[in-house]
Amino acid sequence: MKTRDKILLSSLDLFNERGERNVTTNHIAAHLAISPGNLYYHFRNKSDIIYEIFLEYEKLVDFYLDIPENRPITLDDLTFYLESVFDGLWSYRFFHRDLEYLLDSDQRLRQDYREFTNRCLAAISRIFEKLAEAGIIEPQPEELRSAMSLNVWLVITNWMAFLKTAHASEASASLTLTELKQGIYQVLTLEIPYLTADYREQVMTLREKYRPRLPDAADASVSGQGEPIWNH
Amino acid sequence: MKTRDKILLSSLDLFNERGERNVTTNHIAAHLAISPGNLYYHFRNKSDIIYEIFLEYEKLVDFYLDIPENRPITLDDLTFYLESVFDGLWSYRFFHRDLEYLLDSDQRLRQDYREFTNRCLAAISRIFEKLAEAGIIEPQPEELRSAMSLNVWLVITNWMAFLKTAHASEASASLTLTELKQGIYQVLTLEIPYLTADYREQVMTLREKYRPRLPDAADASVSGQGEPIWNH
DNA sequence: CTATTATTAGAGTATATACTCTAGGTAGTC
DNA sequence: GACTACCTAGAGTATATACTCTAATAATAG
Repeated sequence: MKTRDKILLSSLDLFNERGERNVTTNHIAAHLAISPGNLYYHFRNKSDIIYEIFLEYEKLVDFYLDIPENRPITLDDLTFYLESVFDGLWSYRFFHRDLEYLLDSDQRLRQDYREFTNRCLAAISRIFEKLAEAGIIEPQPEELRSAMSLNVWLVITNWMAFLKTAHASEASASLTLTELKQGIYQVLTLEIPYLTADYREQVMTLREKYRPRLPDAADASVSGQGEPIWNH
Repeated sequence: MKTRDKILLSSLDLFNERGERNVTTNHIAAHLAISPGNLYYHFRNKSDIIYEIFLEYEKLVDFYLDIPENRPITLDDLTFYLESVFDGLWSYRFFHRDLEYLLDSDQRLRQDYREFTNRCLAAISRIFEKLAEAGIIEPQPEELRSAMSLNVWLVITNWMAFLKTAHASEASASLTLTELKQGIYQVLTLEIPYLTADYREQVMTLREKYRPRLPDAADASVSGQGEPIWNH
């Protein structure tokens, strides 16, 4: 693999594991056993590395959220969208963690992210529209659909942060993809009241699959609070 | 005012304005025109300053979210809760921005914040319960109420971050308390489907008050995307 | 007034961080 | 073999950051 690509991969790994703030360019070089000079031959600065990683992330999510317009949407589609989005979120989880700082440090990124957000919101809104067309949820006026889409976006993009803060220890190793996907449970919670009678049972069954399990004993014992209120 | 209190106040101001990451202890001292030695006489380290600020924040929100148990809840109560919580969020807005890093740097804070979150979630859930008792929303099973409360929490605590990322420039001055309170619109959106016929109109009117205004021209023109999708 | 305690200034330090610079190697091409 | 474009090492640097240390000054108590 090209050095340049190795830098991007290692950076992503380190950022995800330790947080962008705790990973320096020297760390990245050391981790790859290359010299700092080498790293800076391939990237002008740290921001450039982050920006390129964002472009990958953006590409991935745009790919996932490409809504087929030639056929009705199905529940399987919905499951796929949710699973995929959370997969993406997991793979690039460092990004939302330090988002504000990153956007403040790079105007390109701010601009691109803003447009990215708008595309995602449009996609979510379109999914709601097609779910209504398919008779899975009741149709809603444009205004409500927009506000709902925004709430879905807020829940999705911040579920990870919530999980991390709800954990008793900082060990990010303790956070799993499975836990992350409990966010799907939360998203489907938003849709419950709008489900049609025809599909209510099916969606509720789907949702049940992502229901949070009780935390393991180690976690609960550290907290001193017993099981967390939300995990019920 | 005591130097110690001045340090806490200035720190909060600077953190809110520039982000904790961009504010050093030397900055704080310089801003107060005191020596670094003086600052470190009053606080062992930066974490201690942040921790004390958190305790204030916690106290404020706990005060706001004290649910009176001797009388039914009213729509005015709900308005007060929402307004207050967003006021608190505004006054300590630096906190949620760098939350993950802060919790990783201070175990006390992690533990306290975890318990704080659980108290807030319990309060939100209790508010839902009392809203149902008062006939404002339909009663919901415990399980759904928990999941809804968590969604409300996610929307509330991350509305600010969303606004900041949705803005075209990093100037935090451009973010106002009024905009922040559009978060109330989003929270009320979550409750719409559960409103009783008796109160639906009233709550919808309340919600309308917080509806986002169109962004000013300067903002829209920078984006190059026209008005944002969510702002409709 | 004196002794003690609380507060402050300000110079200083160890460490980290993002990034640079020079010199040298390597791979492909004619 | 020589030219060229690409790649790499590694020492080095300017700046920042959290924090320390000493000595001096104010406040307070007896």
